[in-house]
Amino acid sequence: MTTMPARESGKGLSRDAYADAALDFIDAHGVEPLSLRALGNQLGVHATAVYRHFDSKNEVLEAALQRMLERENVQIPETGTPREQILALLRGLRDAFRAHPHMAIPNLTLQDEQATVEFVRYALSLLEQMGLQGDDLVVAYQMLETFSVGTNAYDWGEYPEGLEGRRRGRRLVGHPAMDTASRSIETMTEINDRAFELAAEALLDAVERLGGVDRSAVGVTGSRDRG
Amino acid sequence: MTTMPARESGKGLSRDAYADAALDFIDAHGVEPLSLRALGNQLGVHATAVYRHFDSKNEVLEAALQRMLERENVQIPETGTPREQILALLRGLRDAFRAHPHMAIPNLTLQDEQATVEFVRYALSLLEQMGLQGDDLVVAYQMLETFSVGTNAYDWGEYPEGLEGRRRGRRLVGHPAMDTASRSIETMTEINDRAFELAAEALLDAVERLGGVDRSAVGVTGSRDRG
DNA sequence: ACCTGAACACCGTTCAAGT
DNA sequence: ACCTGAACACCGTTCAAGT
Repeated sequence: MTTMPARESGKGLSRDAYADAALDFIDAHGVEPLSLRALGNQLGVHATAVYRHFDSKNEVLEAALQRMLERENVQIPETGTPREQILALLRGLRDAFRAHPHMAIPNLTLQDEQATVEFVRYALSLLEQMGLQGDDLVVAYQMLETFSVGTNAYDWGEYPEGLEGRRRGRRLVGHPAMDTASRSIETMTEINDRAFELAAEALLDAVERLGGVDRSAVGVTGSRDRG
Repeated sequence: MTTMPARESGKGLSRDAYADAALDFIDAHGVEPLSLRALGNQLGVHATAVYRHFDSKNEVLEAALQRMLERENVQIPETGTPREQILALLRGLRDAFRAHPHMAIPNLTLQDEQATVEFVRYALSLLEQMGLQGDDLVVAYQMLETFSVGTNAYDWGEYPEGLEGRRRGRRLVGHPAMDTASRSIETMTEINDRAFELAAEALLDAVERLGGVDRSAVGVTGSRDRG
């Protein structure tokens, strides 16, 4: 089950062994069924052994999310225009959750503060290259973060039961366009993907406008940190 | 505690009495601390009495969400342009969750299928008035629904602990604009509100473009259901 | 019709004890 | 250093019994 080579005895486990096992379990059965007893059982270890490595169940979940981002190679690409780089990141995150829909849990933060800080700094530098500064810079960042987290939580959360429930609801509306779009989970996902693309471009348009106004109006075309 | 007049004995309770009590409890203490034992205790009734009115705890939560929307008078206004009506609805929903942040639970659907169907139909008719049809209509609807649910879940979810956690994270970034924006929960909320407004307008711009293209290209300027 | 009381099968977490 | 085993204080839910 785990990607990391498990010790044959199941003893002497590392932090990552628990995180990987949690990720595998959640992929297979969902977040809710994951109990520390079930996790211990999967690793051939007592339920409370996990406390030697983590302070709480939530920490295990945070570590599992981190493992997912690592496994799916989610990162900001280093080539392309700032806009292209941001769009690629948003798509990368979306595809990571597409592969691990049960991990789309809102309000699950990462433990690694340093990595998070570096990520945010790089994202801010891209937005600065698009001409944003001051409160506008933070507003633009917040808008994109909320969009990414929100759309992943709603599109993938409790997948596929959540989406199937919405599908059945759509069929009750009795509108021809809704009927066509809600034929299957696959057509629902297609609509979600198109909505994601449309929204991402629209938000990036708004970011560009917000950055562009300042630059043409005040004549600041990148006098600050461009490199 | 409850808005509805509670019977003095605490017995012979209605469905709404449970829903109201759940909403009050969640407003006061959050979703997680709400147990059926705590709910029964608040109503002066045994923990399992709730099962005479609801099939599961989740149904109680759905009913509490419904009571919230009723109490906060969330509805689509009937005056203004379609765009204005949609924007007013998005703001109304946001303000309802602002008043009941602990209720911002993703993937919590409503029980009342008929009301939901009517709501979606009316929303669709507004989008049709903006020139949308076919898959584009559904994509536009989906984009706005995802935005609304996602932004409420992320902005208000586990408020204020969630936002406070993000605030501390922002302060670690060490960027002057972030420092200014993350001075307090209030400044964080201000940024969130501005991000919401910017995103809502950007998405509605995209919807307008998506509807407008068809109309000018095919020459359909509202030959269908405009009234 | 509505509520009680006991019980079932679980939880996360703590802590002394083992090796 | 890492895991076990028992225990604590909870859960949601079922079901027979009360009135």
